[in-house]
Amino acid sequence: MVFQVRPDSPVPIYEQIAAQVVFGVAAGDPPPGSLVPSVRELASQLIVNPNTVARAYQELERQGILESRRGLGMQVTTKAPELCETRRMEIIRQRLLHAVREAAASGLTADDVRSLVEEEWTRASGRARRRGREERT
Amino acid sequence: MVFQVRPDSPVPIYEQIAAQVVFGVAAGDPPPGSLVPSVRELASQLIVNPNTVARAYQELERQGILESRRGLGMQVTTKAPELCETRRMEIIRQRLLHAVREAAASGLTADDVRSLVEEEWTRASGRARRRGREERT
Amino acid sequence: MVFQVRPDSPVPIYEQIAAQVVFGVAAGDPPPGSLVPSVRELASQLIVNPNTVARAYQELERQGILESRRGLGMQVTTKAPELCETRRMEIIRQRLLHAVREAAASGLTADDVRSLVEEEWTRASGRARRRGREERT
Amino acid sequence: MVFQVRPDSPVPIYEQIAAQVVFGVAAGDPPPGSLVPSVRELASQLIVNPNTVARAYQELERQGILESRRGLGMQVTTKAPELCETRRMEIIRQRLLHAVREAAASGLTADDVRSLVEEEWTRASGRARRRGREERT
DNA sequence: GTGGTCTAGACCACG
DNA sequence: GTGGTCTAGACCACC
Repeated sequence: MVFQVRPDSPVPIYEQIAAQVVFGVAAGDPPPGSLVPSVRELASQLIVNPNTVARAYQELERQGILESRRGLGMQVTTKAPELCETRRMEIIRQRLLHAVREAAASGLTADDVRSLVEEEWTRASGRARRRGREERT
Repeated sequence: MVFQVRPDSPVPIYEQIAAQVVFGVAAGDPPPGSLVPSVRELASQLIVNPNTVARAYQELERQGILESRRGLGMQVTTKAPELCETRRMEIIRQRLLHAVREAAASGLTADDVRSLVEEEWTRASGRARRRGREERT
Repeated sequence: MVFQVRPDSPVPIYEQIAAQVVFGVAAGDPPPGSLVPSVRELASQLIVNPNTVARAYQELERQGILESRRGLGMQVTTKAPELCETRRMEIIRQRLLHAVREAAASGLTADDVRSLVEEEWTRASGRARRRGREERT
Repeated sequence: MVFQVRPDSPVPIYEQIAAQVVFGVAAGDPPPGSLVPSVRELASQLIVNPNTVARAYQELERQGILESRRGLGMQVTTKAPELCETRRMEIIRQRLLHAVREAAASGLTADDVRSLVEEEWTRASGRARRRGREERT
């Protein structure tokens, strides 16, 4: 599981972190019953305040995706995969909806938008794939 | 020129307003030399504080898209259309990039994303077209 | 008497106009008893709202430099030259004081300031002289 | 770093504050990487509204002189000193230009202006020097 | 604690 | 009527 936050995004960092946990769980990593990285570990990895990570986890706990195991850490629940698959689609759909809606309002044509999406997808997925490879190394 | 803000969006309202002015000018409405709606008028129309609109206009003035005419209002500059076409692409590209990047990170496939985009585009552009028609009525 | 306003100056336009009348009267043009340009004439010459000129004149009337002659216009008073010489020094001193004070606070040296003053003086007085010549033509 | 604003100046307070930060950075205090006084702190020190200080800082951020560090404060950028030396000269030159131009238009002679400048410089720099000494105490 | 955004409402300069 | 500046004070995201 690799995390990455964009401080310049309008999306709050704790939401970015929460979304990435959701994406990971939806993809089967980490699996139910396993522990997510500790607040301090993830915070130091992302160079982010521990409170920010804690808030992301707290949010996920509220959604039934994580549960706190005293003295152990935060554990992925058994129903998490199902919840996360749903959440993932909701999140992505929501983000794309906002972006596409704005593109539509901007006067661009459907083709403009399609080609922009293809272009950015190539960039973004290329990067994601490379990251994935490095990670497995 | 029809404006619409989403107070629940993570994007600041003043940026939403500024973006919509950019989109409008890029589409030729309002044309160079004309006045944008007054701060107070637009504020009351959007049910938003005048300062919020003023901040959007101030941002656009800084970018050379508007200029303040003492006692008259804010005027679209002659070079605004050119600037706005560029800005429009930057804004949309940026938004799509964020959304698509997140979609890529989420583990969705290219086809998932494409079909989501098509679906949301149909919804969004349909709405935009209807709004346009109503406006012309 | 030639007027010139700088809309980009932080000094309000009506004060700029009033100051220029003061400078003119202090230099003997227009002389006591003569009429200053009408509000409308000066306003159209400066491409400025008549109210703005009216306010400048009203300010000067309050200071005893102009007096309103019904149906004629605004007349330079007999004591105006004396008042204007004093006002002129006050105005210039005040402006220079502000500028020099800021220069002192900025950490520039006395020589930096002197050379800046000489440079700007050459530019400004050169332009003023040229304007004077053109005017006499 | 000592700040001082003149509420009666025609120059907006937020510009006065921004200019003083520029002067300070140009003089090496505060150095790159350090934090400027917090918005609230400076506001209470200057007996000014926090928004006014925030606007000054925002202006400087736009110019690349400061950058916001989430939850920490506003940090002087590495390229700030260079930018500030340039900005300092621009600001002072601009102010002196306005004042000198007006002096030239007023009919004063070069010597009048020079002696006024010397006089005001002595006053202003004397005061600045005294303030500096007190500050170091 | 930090800055960022927004609201509400004042006064000023200008048309 | 217009925008520009300033004040006062709210809530949010983050440290």
